[in-house]
Amino acid sequence: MDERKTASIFKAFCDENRIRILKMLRSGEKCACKLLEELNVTQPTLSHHMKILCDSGIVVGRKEGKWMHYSVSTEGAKIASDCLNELTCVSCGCENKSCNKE
Amino acid sequence: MDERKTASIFKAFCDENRIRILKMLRSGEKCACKLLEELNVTQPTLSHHMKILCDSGIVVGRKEGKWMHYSVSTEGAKIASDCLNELTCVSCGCENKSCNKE
DNA sequence: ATAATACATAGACAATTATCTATGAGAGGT
DNA sequence: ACCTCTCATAGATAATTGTCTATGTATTAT
Repeated sequence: MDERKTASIFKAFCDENRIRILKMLRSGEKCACKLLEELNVTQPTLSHHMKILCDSGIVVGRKEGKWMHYSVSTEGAKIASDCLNELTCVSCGCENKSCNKE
Repeated sequence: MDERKTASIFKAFCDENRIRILKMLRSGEKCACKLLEELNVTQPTLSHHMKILCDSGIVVGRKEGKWMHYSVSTEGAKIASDCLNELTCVSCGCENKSCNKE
C-alpha cells in the first residue's frame, strides 16, 4: 500500500471529534442526527468528518429515507489494523531485527 | 485514554513522509543521517517529523556521540494497536452489536 | 404543490501543520 | 582553541485542515 493511501486511513484517527464519533459507533450503528446531538459542532462540520471517516474505509454509511446511519466497517478496521501492524512490525511476533528487512 | 492523546498517537501515521520513515525503521534502528539520505526533505524537516514520531511513542531515539539512532518502540506500537482495536472493536472477536456498549 | 426535515456541498476564514532558511548546541578531530 | 559534523530549535511562509454560514438536494408529511 502506498504512503498516500496509508496516511489517508489514519487521518480517521487523528482528530479529537472523529475519535469521539468512533467511540459512539462502538455501540453500534448510529444516525447522523444522534451523533450531532452529542458533538459540539454544526451539522456541516459533522458531515465533513463523516466524509473523512468513510473515505478512510473505517466507517460505512447506509441511507434510509431521510436518514444516514453510520457504523464501523469491520473490513476497514481490519485493513487499518493490518496496516498498523505492518508498519510497526508488531504482528511478526519475532524479536529478530532482520524480519521485515527491506 | 482521552481523545486528545489518542489523536496524537495516530498523527504519527498520517503524513506520507512519516510513513516512509516508519517503513525504513522496519528493518531495524536507523541513524537520522541515513533516513535523511532517503527522504527529499531538509534536515530540520526530518527533525520535525522525528519529534512527532517520538512524541507519539511509536519511535524511540538513542543518542550515540554525534548521531541519533531511531527505532520503532515495541511498547508504543502495542499501545497504538490496542488503541485502534479498542476504537474499532476488532479485538473483541464477537459479532454482537451490544459489545462495547457505552 | 408546498412545507418541513435530514443531510451534503460550496465558499470563507482561522488554526494547524509541513516545509524552508538561519542559527544554536554538543561532540570529535586537528 | 578552532573547525567540522550532526542534530535541534527559532522563525517565516505556504499548504492543509477544521470550522462556520449559506445554500442545494432528497425525502416525507400535509
